[in-house]
Amino acid sequence: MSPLSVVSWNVNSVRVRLSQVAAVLAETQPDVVCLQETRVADGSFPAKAFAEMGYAHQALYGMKTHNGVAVLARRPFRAVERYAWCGQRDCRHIAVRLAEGPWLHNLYIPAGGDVPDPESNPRFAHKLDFLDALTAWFAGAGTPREPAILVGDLNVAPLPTDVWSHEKMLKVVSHTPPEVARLDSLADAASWVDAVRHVIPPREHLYTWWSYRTRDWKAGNRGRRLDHAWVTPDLAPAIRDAFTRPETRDWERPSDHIPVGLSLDGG
DNA sequence: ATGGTTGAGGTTCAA
Repeated sequence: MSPLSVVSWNVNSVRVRLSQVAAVLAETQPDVVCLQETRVADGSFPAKAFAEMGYAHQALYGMKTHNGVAVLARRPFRAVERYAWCGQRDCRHIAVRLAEGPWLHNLYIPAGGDVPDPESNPRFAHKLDFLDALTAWFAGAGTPREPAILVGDLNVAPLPTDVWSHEKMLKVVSHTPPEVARLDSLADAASWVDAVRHVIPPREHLYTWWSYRTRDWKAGNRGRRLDHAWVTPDLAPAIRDAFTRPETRDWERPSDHIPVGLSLDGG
């Protein structure tokens, strides 16, 4: 496999954030970029702008208004697959197989609404169902597809150091025990390795999202690590670097998420 | 204390 670098970012509208994505790509120069919450139908995706930045190979799975994922690459794909879990074509999961490279899954897991109760909140129920469906697939048909990378906005902060206060967040959607248990099961289903925590030790607090509903996001630093980059065990020895780009949260009209990057050695 | 902000699209909803 040749060396590979990936940047993943929930941009919360690719059209609003286009110049910011361009700036991140110019700085980080990844081979592949995975976007979530593009919020645009494929016909309106700014394909030409990304092609001019060097990302001529594009796998889109978008819809009007909500959700939407995209994979943009400097080199061709051998295969592209779009998934519709829980019977919904809601544009949350696309996978590509890179030429001379691994499978790459780009995911936008449902946020789950505000109330962490599947009985009263259908959005939370859907989030749990989505995680269960994905886990079942990776435990079955998905397993032999190694090597593989999984990135995206998983909307779960699994570790105590992935949130600003473990105690205060236990009843807040994104850090509740049933969600964390399901994310752990998803990871176990293909023995996924948390590549970011492989590089940045779990004892260190690390966040990739800060709410818009705070005047000064840095003042309280009430962040959560919702965005992830995982690899199958065969790729773990190749992990060279993982990083985030918190400075983007300070830009004018920012996304509420920041980019997550991963680079792998060739071998 | 049940607020607060953002984006898309349409006069509200999801995040």
